[in-house]
Amino acid sequence: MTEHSLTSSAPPTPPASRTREQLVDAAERVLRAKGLARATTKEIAREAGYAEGTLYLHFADKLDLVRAVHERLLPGFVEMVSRLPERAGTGTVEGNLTDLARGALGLYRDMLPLGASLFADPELLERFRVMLAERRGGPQRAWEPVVAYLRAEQALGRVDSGADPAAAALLLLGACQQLVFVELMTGPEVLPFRDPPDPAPALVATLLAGLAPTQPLDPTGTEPSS
Amino acid sequence: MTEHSLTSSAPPTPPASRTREQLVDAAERVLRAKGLARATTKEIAREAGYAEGTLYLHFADKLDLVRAVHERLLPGFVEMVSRLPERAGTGTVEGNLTDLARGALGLYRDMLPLGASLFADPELLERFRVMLAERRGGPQRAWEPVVAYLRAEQALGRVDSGADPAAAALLLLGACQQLVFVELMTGPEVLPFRDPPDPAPALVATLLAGLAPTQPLDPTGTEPSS
Amino acid sequence: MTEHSLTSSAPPTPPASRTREQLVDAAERVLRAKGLARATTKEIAREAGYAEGTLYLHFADKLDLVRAVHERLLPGFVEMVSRLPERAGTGTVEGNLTDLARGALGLYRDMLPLGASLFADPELLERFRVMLAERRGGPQRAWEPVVAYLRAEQALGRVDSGADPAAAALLLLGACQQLVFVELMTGPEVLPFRDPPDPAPALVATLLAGLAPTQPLDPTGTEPSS
Amino acid sequence: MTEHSLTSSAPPTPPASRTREQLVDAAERVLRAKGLARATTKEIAREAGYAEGTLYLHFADKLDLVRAVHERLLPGFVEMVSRLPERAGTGTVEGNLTDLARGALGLYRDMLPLGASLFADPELLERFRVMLAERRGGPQRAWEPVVAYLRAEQALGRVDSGADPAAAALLLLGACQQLVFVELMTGPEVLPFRDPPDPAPALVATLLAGLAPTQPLDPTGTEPSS
DNA sequence: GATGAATGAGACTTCATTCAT
DNA sequence: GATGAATGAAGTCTCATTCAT
Repeated sequence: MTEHSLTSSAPPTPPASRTREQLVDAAERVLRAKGLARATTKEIAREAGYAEGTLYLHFADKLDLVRAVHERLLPGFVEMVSRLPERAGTGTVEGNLTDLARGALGLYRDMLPLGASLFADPELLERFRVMLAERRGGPQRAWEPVVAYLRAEQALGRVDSGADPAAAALLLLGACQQLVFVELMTGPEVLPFRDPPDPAPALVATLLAGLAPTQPLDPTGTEPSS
Repeated sequence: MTEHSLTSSAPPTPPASRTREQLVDAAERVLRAKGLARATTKEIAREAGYAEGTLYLHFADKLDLVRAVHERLLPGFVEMVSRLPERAGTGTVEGNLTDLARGALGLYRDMLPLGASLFADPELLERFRVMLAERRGGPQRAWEPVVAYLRAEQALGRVDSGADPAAAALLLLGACQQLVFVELMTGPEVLPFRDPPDPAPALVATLLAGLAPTQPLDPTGTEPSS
Repeated sequence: MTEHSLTSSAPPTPPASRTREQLVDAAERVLRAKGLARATTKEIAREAGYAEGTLYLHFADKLDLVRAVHERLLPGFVEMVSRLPERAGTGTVEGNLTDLARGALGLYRDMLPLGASLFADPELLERFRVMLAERRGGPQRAWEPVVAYLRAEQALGRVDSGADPAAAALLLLGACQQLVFVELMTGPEVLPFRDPPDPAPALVATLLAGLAPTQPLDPTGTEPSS
Repeated sequence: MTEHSLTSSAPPTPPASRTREQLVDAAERVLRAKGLARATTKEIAREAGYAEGTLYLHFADKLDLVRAVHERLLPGFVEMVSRLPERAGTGTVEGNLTDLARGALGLYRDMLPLGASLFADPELLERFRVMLAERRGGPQRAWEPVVAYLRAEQALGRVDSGADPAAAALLLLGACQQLVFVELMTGPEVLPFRDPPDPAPALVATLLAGLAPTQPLDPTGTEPSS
């Protein structure tokens, strides 16, 4: 009973202790700074202010610690978009989605390096998958508030009732993720989407308007339906 | 006559030898199988059928070999979409973009694990960046043929002249990449977009129609559902 | 009481631990037995009774360990001659210098193989130089007690007041070092100075008498032969 | 008959070829530049302008090549002092010995790094010894001309007839060698004997005059002979 | 719980040497 | 004689993990 619960919702599996949290904190800092391949237990322990052996009192092994870092990242990831549905009917759809896109860009810039690192180690990725399955978490949860928001706007008539909210969410968040992915790979100076420096409005405008011509000027090569 | 030409297009920087190619082949296989973190020079050399030391006759170090693997991936990556522009005016826009999306999904399934691994090692990522800068390559090149295609369709009137081709390319390819990213992270059984199992049509339809209510016409060569 | 003091004089720079000392001991043994070129970290660790990795807890790298071996040699080197000055005025000058020469011969036989090895690796030699500069040590320190002794004898009138003590020290110690150098290179059986087997008296006698003809007196505390 | 003989006296054992000489040249350059520990066959071959394999057509192994370098050094080493005896009776003894000392200093500066390196590898040293035994060469040969010179001067009455020429030679050459040894180890800036920058005159003067007092002013502790 | 010295397997890398051309 | 790609043993060094204190 000494280590009761630091947060309102007690995490079920690992007995969250102060030391444990400090180690996860330190691990996250080192992972961000050095990358998965160059993060050593020695440096993580030093960064946390503990001896190397202490790490193994709280985690089964290094991968368990790395997994814990990613586990802790999940809530923050989803939370960012979780307040979106309640904005349905307020402001403009375009404004709300632009805010979403901007938030997503920031989120991906922050998380993608850590998340992508998982692919370097299949065993780590597998452990991560197991954890996701148990937690019913995972990056796909970020789509859900967006879908909910779009459904609400459809009910309000501000989004076309024939639109596919899931596809739309994937288009918008996917664009943000890819932009960050490429930006991180090449450096921002190589990218298009630099004037304007904020790509969010163009993405949202394009998603809202669609590509289909609004003027039936030249429907060549296509057969009119009726 | 002695130094005629082993391949049609002379490889620019490294004097591509048979051994070198075999080592890169082997490295790619091992990287796919074991992941960057668990791929060892010993196993790569064995997989290639050479002694470990041979590896260092052809590559400065392990990272140089890994970089060479990624270098060789780039052309295939861009080539996939490079024949898209010439399809402008043929078939339907929807069909062409759906083919693109399907191809992109396959491509990302194939490349994302390798590409994402780069984030595990900042030094490797930096070397990769340098190589991209020299080659003027990089994943952003995949957007270009899509943009070119959309511009051509705009000229033909099959895509709205007010649309932003760059944003559209990013939305569609980004959606494909994110879908694969999540799929690889969580396993396909957790995903939405499983019925229908092919997410491409929904993405394309949504991109074409847009989210804004009351679309005036549908000149995209598709039949309105109602 | 825990950290009392393992030795009378606290070692300055590295926190001399028991393990560290054992490793330096073992390294010195292996260096003497195998030579710098054939001394491996594996064998040194085994000789010390530790795992190979342990070596790197105490030394930055192999050269650092080798440097530590040489560092530890320095005090013994200088100490040998350091008690010479207090013998000024006692015994005979010739006897004192002969004792010095005999001691130097033994010292060089012991140290020259290790010391000369430094020249095989410029990087090691450079590190050794840095250490010498910090310690204000080095082989030239061996001259100082000899010079001090000769000065004292000059003051006592037992050595010519016009003589150059520094030159004399260099002549005598240099002769001893070169004799050992050649002896180690060729094996003792090739050398002159084998009858008598002790070269010290001849060197000292020659140094005292000088080469110039018609020595006026012989106040060296030795009895003229005739 | 093509490769007749580049020097008047054909070296008996190894069939001196142009390539062989070039390899030995290159090896010497690399040994001087990198040291024994860091001289590789690859670099030596490249320096000589040959392929690595060529080296093994001319030498049994790397040590054989290194030994050949040292073998070729020997004549030059002895030659330096070999013309000394014929100077007996010319100039002054002091001048002749000063010239000798200056020459020896230069010689040791040039050769000591290479010669001392031999101690790093006992096997190499042993091969060198075998070679010396066959050639009746070795550094001790440098004493011989000096001894011969001093004997000649003794006959001429310019050197005391009671002096020991062998001891004198060792004193003078040993001083020069040790000075260089220390200079190379510590860097010249740490040394005494820097003003005057030429230590030869002081060494020679001291050797000629001896340390024994010429004025029987204060023969304390010594018994006057007569 | 915390420590940190010790471990030892195994990683990357070097390099003297060989041999088919 | 010359080549240089290939070898593979051996080297140095790293680092996740353990355990006696």
